[in-house]
Amino acid sequence: MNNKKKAALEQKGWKAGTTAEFLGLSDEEATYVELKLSLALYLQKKRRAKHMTQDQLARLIHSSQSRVAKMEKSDPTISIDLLMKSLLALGASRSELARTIS
Amino acid sequence: MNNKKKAALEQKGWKAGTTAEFLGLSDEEATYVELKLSLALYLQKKRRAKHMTQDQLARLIHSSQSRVAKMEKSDPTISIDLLMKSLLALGASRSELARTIS
DNA sequence: TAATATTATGTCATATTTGACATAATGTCA
DNA sequence: TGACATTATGTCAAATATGACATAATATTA
Repeated sequence: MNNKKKAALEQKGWKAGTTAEFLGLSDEEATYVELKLSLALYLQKKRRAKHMTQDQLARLIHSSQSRVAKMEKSDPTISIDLLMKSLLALGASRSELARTIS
Repeated sequence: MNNKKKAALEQKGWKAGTTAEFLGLSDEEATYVELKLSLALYLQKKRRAKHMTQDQLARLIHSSQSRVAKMEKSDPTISIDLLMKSLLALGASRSELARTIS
């Protein structure tokens, strides 16, 4: 958000800020959440690039469609481990994971 | 392992190969294990660079010395999530994590 | 060497993550 | 529009990860 818009919102009584501020997250916590989100979005991108449904991916990784949906939504009950294992199952390389994280 | 040494071992009845072959891991599983190990080693490196004991790091991340030891040994009961959260607590950036993974 | 500090390993109760299921919501296409 | 495919959300029992503790092993230093 640019400063102009921020100032405008604050004029109206809103306290504009980052998502981290809003949720009361520390810097590390925010980084962790953002990092997980990047992996989640990349998983979806990679799945779609392969023209697979969530159900197909689920079978590939011996999981379920609902869990794949939660992965792509970066649900709090999803671990980075599961995201990475899923990406590896889709053929992602270490450098690919590294790029996604950076 | 080079081919010469491999041949020499096989001559003696050993079946030489990669760690993955030895443990019967698939490529993805092997990549996952190696990736985790990289994070584990980097955690130790970063802790030592800060002249901290495992106990001190444990307090920083609200864990225990034994768990830190297991992290650095890449124990199977350790998640990538815990390793990453710990590295972030030590001040690692996203690009630092990316470098470690690649 | 002995005393002390640090790290490693095994175990436990508790907390979190898991796959699975039901079903709601949304998208697609005739 | 309606039928069908796909994705989203809530919940559960089972599996796995967690911090904590005891204590063994190893390193460091007097």
